[in-house]
Amino acid sequence: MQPARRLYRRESEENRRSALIAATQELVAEGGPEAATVRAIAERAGVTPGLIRHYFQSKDELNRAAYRTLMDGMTAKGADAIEGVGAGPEERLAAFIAASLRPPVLDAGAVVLWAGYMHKVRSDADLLAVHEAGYLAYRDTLQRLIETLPRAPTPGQTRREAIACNALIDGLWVEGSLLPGAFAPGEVVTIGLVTVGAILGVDLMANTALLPEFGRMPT
Amino acid sequence: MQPARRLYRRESEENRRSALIAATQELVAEGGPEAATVRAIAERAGVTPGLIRHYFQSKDELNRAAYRTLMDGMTAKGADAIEGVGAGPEERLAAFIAASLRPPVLDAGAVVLWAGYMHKVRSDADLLAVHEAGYLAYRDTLQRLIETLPRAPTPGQTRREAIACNALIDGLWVEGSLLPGAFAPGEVVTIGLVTVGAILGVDLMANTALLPEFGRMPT
DNA sequence: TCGGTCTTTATACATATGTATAACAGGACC
DNA sequence: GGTCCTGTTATACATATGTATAAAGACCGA
Repeated sequence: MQPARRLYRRESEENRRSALIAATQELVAEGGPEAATVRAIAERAGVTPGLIRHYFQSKDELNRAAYRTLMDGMTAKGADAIEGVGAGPEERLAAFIAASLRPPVLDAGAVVLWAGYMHKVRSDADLLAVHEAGYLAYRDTLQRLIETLPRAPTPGQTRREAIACNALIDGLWVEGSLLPGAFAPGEVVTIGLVTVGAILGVDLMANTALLPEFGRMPT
Repeated sequence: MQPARRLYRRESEENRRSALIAATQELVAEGGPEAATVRAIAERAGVTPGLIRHYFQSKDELNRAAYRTLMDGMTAKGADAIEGVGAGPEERLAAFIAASLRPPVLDAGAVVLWAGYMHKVRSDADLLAVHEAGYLAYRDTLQRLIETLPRAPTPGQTRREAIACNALIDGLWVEGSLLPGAFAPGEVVTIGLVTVGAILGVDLMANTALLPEFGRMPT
């Protein structure tokens, strides 16, 4: 009697690719790049290792896809945050910032995943382009939100402000995710809003009652 | 005739340990954690692989030592920056910030090295403690510098400001290192100083003529 | 100059890793 | 129900990796 050959279902290419990408991301988030071996990825995705090379030319290509998906997802979440929010410029900016500084964006796994790909960003021109595009997309969204504020900026000012606000959010994102115990609940969001307000000379805390961290408005 | 056994010199324990740690850091900075194999580390340090386990109980222990050394070095560089600088509070703060935002601190290798250890920070309680200590040491230095400014802060204000300034500097450090082409020369330092100034309500650009980015004072 | 110590090298080993190739079988189509 | 395509598994392979152990030789003191 032979050892039974494993049963399986055929799946669409899209399903398989996204399952493999998700498995890769989970493993990198949990244990760093070295934990994402072809065998571990396959097991997590519920397939056998050979299938990886059916959908991706190499493990490196799978990693590139995983990084692209990560960056796309982060920018998409940012765009979602300003959908359906009231039209006030300060309100929209505050919603965008707050969304970047609380779960699911503020998440240790996401930070570790992002960090795990950092060296590949340096050595792989393809990934560097992805990184740069993602960074600039986020910064541009920020800059456009800043431009809608009722102010009269000097030339180049909004660019520098967008860079600064982006850096601030990045830094809070990393430390808030990695050391959640070092901050009070909602403190990271508060600091983000207050500080961006100080940088831009506006008050972003005026409508904080709309944000979950600060309770809800009485109806 | 036997293949000649390799000649060697005996070295002090301190020399060997630091050489192995430096080799580990270089390799992680260049190619990520997976590039730092025992064989590669040994070759870079000019020894044979077996010696690693003479000085470190395991590869993990070497990695821990490498991370500790990294964090210690970063905080030491910050402390150096405010040594021998004039006594003006704004001046000292500006020097501290500027030092964090230009080489050798602003360096892609340093960022990749730091990022390469991030997942170990999460999974290893020992490294988490090192990370937290390094983060808080830097932030405390910042907070103390902020407290020397001629202002009357409300309770908790300097803490929040220190967190914000730290996050800003971190973010600028990462993006400035990873995408040097995205910023004009000296722009990262300028944005750091202007923005921290806006956060704290002081002018840190008053003495910028002392900083190398902006040329030297006429004698 | 000669032992003795212990740093350093050399070798071995079990396992893990990415990749290549062939066999199998699910499911669509006639 | 039979046929064929190809998604999927199974197996093999060369190499890389961390670790363990023994042998060797560099340097110190006499």
